[in-house]
Amino acid sequence: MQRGSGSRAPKRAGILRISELADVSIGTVDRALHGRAGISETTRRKVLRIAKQLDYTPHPAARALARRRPNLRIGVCIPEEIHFFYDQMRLGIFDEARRSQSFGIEVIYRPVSELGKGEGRQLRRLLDEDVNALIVTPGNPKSVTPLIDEAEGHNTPVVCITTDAPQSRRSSIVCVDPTLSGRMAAELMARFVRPGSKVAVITGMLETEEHRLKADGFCESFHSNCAGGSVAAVLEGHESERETYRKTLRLLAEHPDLRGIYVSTVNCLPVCRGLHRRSTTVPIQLITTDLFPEMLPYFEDGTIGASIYQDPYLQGQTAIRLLIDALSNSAPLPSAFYLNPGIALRSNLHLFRESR
Amino acid sequence: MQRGSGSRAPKRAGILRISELADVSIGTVDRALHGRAGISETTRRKVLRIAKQLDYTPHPAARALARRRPNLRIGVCIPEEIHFFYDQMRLGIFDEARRSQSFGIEVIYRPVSELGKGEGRQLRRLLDEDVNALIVTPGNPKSVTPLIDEAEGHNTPVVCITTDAPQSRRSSIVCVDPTLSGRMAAELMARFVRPGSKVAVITGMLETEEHRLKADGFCESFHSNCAGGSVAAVLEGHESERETYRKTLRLLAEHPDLRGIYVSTVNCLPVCRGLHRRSTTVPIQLITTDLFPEMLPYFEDGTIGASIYQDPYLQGQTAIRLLIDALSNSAPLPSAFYLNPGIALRSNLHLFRESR
DNA sequence: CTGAAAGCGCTAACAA
DNA sequence: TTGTTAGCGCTTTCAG
Repeated sequence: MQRGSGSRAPKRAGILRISELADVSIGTVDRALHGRAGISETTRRKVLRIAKQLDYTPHPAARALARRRPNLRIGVCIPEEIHFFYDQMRLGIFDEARRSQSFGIEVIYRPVSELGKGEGRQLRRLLDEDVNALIVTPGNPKSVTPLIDEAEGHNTPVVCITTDAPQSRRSSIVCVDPTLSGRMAAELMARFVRPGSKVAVITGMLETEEHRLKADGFCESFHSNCAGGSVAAVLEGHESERETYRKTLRLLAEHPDLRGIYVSTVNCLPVCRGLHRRSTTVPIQLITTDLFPEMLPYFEDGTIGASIYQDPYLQGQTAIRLLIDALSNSAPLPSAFYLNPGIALRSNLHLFRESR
Repeated sequence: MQRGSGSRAPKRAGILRISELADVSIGTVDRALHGRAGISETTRRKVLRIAKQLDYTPHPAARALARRRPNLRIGVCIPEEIHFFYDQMRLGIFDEARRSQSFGIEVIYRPVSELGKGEGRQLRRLLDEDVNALIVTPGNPKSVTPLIDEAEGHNTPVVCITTDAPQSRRSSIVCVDPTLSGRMAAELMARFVRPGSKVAVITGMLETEEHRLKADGFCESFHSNCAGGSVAAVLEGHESERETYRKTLRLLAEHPDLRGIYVSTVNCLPVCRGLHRRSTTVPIQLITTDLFPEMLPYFEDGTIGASIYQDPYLQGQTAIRLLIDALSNSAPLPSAFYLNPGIALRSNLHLFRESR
């Protein structure tokens, strides 16, 4: 690939070369290389040994051309709701897969309507359709764990995306570390408010591990970053707009000296509305999570100071890339890939996919 | 690629199909498709018309297999210094090229030792080596413009990376918008300091367009984001550590009420040292640019609050991807690709490549 | 100016 | 258990 001053790329050995050295036919080499039936253990071992000596790598273009069916079938099971998030993830997956289409990458898309809803059935279908790899957003980790383990048992790597099934044998996870999201929000918040400030967290439900980790990360980091600062409350909005709105108003009433709010879920609109109702005195710094079109006006008017962006597009793209690199270039699958979350501000808003 | 419930991908037309419909041989189709010599204008037009009707796309895997020489030779001319920045860029370029190696992508690397130094000679060599595309970091836009134009004249797309040659006919530019960098720094700064605060900018030389744009973006945005705020000074450090250190000390002495500094170049270490010498009273918020290992301790101790990260790795990766998509998938080359800069904070530092 | 044919490295069907 | 062979879609030579 790289060429210094006129040097040629070293020609790689192919199956022909192997067959010559092993003194067998290319058909036999193929059988050995792919663990197909109809070959003696002795010759198989000989062939594999020689292939290793030659550091043989199959030529993907040739494979793609010779095979009729796709080289690699990647099953994808992700939710459709919440649209603004999973639409981007799907796009990232499909965009990246399309680039490799001619190399025989196929994605089989079996979504669930929302997180965890009927994922068992969809995963079952994917397994029965004999995919070579799986990308999945576990909703109910306990119930999908056996399916994931079954796949891994058949040597079908599973990469979890955004959410995890930590008890399972999944090969990899692509996500934003929730604790980190919380910490980043806290670090920014600590710079946004004065020392000794009182702030609050609004989350979904602390029962959900992700939500708990974000809140914990925030609290711990806020205390150590903001001298004399305190977290006055950690409220659960249960993803309900009404409940969140009501609780926001109560929070503001009970803590007139509140200086900042971190919303760790996607449910920030009721909080924005609550803040607007307030007759302005000292500004309250608001840090949110993710990005969707309805948030834009609140960036424009300064209500939202920053948002921790989990980049679903990049998550999808990354998951596919890891799998392709692993399965066709035999790179190792990292057991976890933690993305660096983006920070959306008013000034860079226009560069996020969501605002186009 | 996507497969709904069992539907098959529609088999694309190949040159054989075209040759049948045009009633010529596949050799002739090939000549027409690639503008090769030895074909009458009449048949060429006929073939092209049919190819268009069939919405013909060449099969990249087949091309890669049939051609002996690489499908695509991408010439790369970027600096070696500043290492921490351009090493990452080179890595991004080579990593991405390696993934596409089997597509027949080859990169020919002809670096310059530092920005602008001997780039004319290196570009000349690349052009003479008959590359199909060029990635270049112009140092002296005026002097490279004729070379870029020459390349574009031969239908060899040129993508500028990080720096631009705006007067040239280059097809595309991949960079971080300098004005945006300045604005983001200003927006953060305005949240970090209190209303009415006095801040300063330390840059390289305002003669350089990039530096001027960053400073302008910062000043304009700071004024509109920080009520009553003012930019007390815009200092030129001329990339000299000593000069910058000296000027920092003077700045601090002359403006005891200074509350923030934005360093818009890579030369932040002398500023950090200057801040350290100061007997601490009110903290000064420091926002820097880019990231390299020597900065890490200053993040740890809170001297640097945030850094606007231009992601050289991603820039390199993006440039290669754009070219591959354009030349082998015949996607359009965007005339500009503005990356969203990252924001490095203490909490997310460990996720940047530079700190590994 | 055009057609025929030999590969590129690999898979898969068929023969032995 | 193994070898042989016909492609995959395209490029490239060599004859006409």
